[in-house]
Amino acid sequence: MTVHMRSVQEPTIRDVARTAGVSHQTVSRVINGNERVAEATRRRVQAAIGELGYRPNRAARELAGKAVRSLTVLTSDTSLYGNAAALRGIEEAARTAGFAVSISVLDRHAALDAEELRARLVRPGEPVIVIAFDAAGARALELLPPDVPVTALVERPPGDDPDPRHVWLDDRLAATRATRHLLGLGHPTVHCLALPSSTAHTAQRTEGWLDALREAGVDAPAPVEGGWTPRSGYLAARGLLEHHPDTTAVLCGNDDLALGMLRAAREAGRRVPDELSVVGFDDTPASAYLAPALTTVRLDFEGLGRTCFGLLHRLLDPSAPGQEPCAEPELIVRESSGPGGRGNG
Amino acid sequence: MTVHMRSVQEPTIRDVARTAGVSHQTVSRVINGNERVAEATRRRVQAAIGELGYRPNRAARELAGKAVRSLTVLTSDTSLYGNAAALRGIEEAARTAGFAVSISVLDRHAALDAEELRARLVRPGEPVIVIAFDAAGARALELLPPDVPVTALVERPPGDDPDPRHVWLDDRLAATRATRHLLGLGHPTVHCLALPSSTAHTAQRTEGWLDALREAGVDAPAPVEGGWTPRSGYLAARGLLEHHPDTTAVLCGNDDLALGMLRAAREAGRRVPDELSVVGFDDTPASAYLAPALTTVRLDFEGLGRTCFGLLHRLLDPSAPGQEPCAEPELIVRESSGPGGRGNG
DNA sequence: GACTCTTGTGTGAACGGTCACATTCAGCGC
DNA sequence: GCGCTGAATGTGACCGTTCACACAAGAGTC
Repeated sequence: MTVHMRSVQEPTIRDVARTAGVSHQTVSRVINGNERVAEATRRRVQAAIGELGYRPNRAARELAGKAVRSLTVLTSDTSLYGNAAALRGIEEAARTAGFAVSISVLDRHAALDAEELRARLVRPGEPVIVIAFDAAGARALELLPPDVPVTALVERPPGDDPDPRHVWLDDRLAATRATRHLLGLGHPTVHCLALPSSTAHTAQRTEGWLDALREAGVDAPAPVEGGWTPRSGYLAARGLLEHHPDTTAVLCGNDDLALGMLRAAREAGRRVPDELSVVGFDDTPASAYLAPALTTVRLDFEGLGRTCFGLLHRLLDPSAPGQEPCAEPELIVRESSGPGGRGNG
Repeated sequence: MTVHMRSVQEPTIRDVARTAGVSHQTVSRVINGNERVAEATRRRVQAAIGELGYRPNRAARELAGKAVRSLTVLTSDTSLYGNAAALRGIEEAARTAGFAVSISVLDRHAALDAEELRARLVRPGEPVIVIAFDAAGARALELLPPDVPVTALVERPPGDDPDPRHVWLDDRLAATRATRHLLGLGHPTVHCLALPSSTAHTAQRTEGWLDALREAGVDAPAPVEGGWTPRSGYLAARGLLEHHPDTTAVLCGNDDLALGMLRAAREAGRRVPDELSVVGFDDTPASAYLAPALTTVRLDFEGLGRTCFGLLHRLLDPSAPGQEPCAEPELIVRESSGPGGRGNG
């Protein structure tokens, strides 16, 4: 019975070279793809690599100055659907391209400063993807030193001077469509249970809602601000129903807020969709099974994550392949929205 | 001709040494803590570090053989609540201890082989934490070479020969308690909508359910196997209700399955909890807001993640501090469970 | 045949830390 | 004075890779 002593000592490039009867540099050339190496030599080297089970040492490679294939994802809470789905998309695309993915979670409640970001969250020289759907992510993006290669998933496109390193979904248009859907069902107006904005500006989904109301010539009620969780949606929704008992339709910033809204409606004795229509955002895997099943906007977070990785990849290496575009937002009409308004009063 | 310019040339240990007027080795001693360095020297060095903004180079440190503070988490889908919460716990504890966290996502559908694991998912020498609640994780754990430092969050404790590198929540007891709760409400028996097991054995939650039925002297109906998502729960639940129209109580493997169960019940015209009691597992943030609010078992995945990191930390460095234990599973009774059984017929 | 050019391959010096060991210097007993 | 001790610091090799460059052999040109 032979024991694998190699577990202690991984084979090095020189071990491979010795086995193949070439110099270490020739092995390096084979590993790093197609420099000018004779076909026969290449095959011999590859055989030696296979035989020894050689894997290049990351640290040595990095130290020697080779652009190293790794990246760090900065995100707040990974248990939020959008963040988790985007992370999945990034991870998948990155691993396919041979990148290792590190993750640093931003505390949504603690104030982040540049020192902490530099010292603890981002490694020297490491490229970064920021999931900046919320304020914590947007702030991290702001604080990142200009020399760090970074791309980001953002909530809103920067207005006048679009940053080519940012990607986003057309939340605004999606919200407009969802609002039009509700207005089209006959609701005199649509209320809004909004996500916190990632910036000082109004959230994109809220903007899109306003667009639709303006377009229809309807006065916009004040949006009610929620958080990110069902709980925050529930609390905000109670306030909304109390102060505006005449509400017949609500556009919610995400499906979790919508869930809280549904519960608040039930407790207030408002039947959905007969007396109150509720529309969410994201199309989480749960949405179709809620009571009632949620009308919502399906967003391709996973595709956005892939796209964002592709952008970073091309930033680091302009010859990297392009990315397929991600899917358009799509309104999924289910049970939680229905006819309303004057005819129903 | 082209000059390879580092975007920003980071200061090295020798730059610091020059600034402080000492040797590079003395700087190294200061960085690595408690060797014998004169107080005055130490202060001078630290001032130089601060002044230059020096950060040790990870790659160089690793290459030189220093145990490096990083780990890789292997997990399947991060958008599942348990996985995401555990990941959060691991990340938090790890970052507090100065570890960088990488993540590799296992494809639940593709068969994993040892070669892929070695080549693409785990870096040489890198310690690993496996979130092995499902079969993909359990398989990865099995395939990991014995020399890799690894700890794991597992679904079931290994029976006779407990592996000290594994941590788990007492799912079995939790399931027993949840089942007792239902039996105590007067249900003649309790059905089970089970998660897929992570191993060839029966899932722990299913075992715990069986324990309670056995203890009560009740015949156990065949458990119905679901997947992990609301959709799979819904499909399985339809089958269950069709074949066992007399069902009055169902213990579901997680809250997402329970959500699917609730919908299937509604579609079948079975009122919850009046005609059918449903209990879930996990206490996701959504559970309290479902219609009806879900009776479920709260599990401390985040704490388990922290504990598991602590275990790995002590595996690498026996002097690392111990970890606080994680919270006990706790039954949260809400609206989806209620009196049932003979009296209700 | 001496000269380029091209192609394939080898050589040795980085990279930025840590390690093992060498050195210096003060305090001590005799 | 002498050696001995131990604390504080310095010296140089080494980790595994890539890079820049040198070199060897064959092909094409004059």
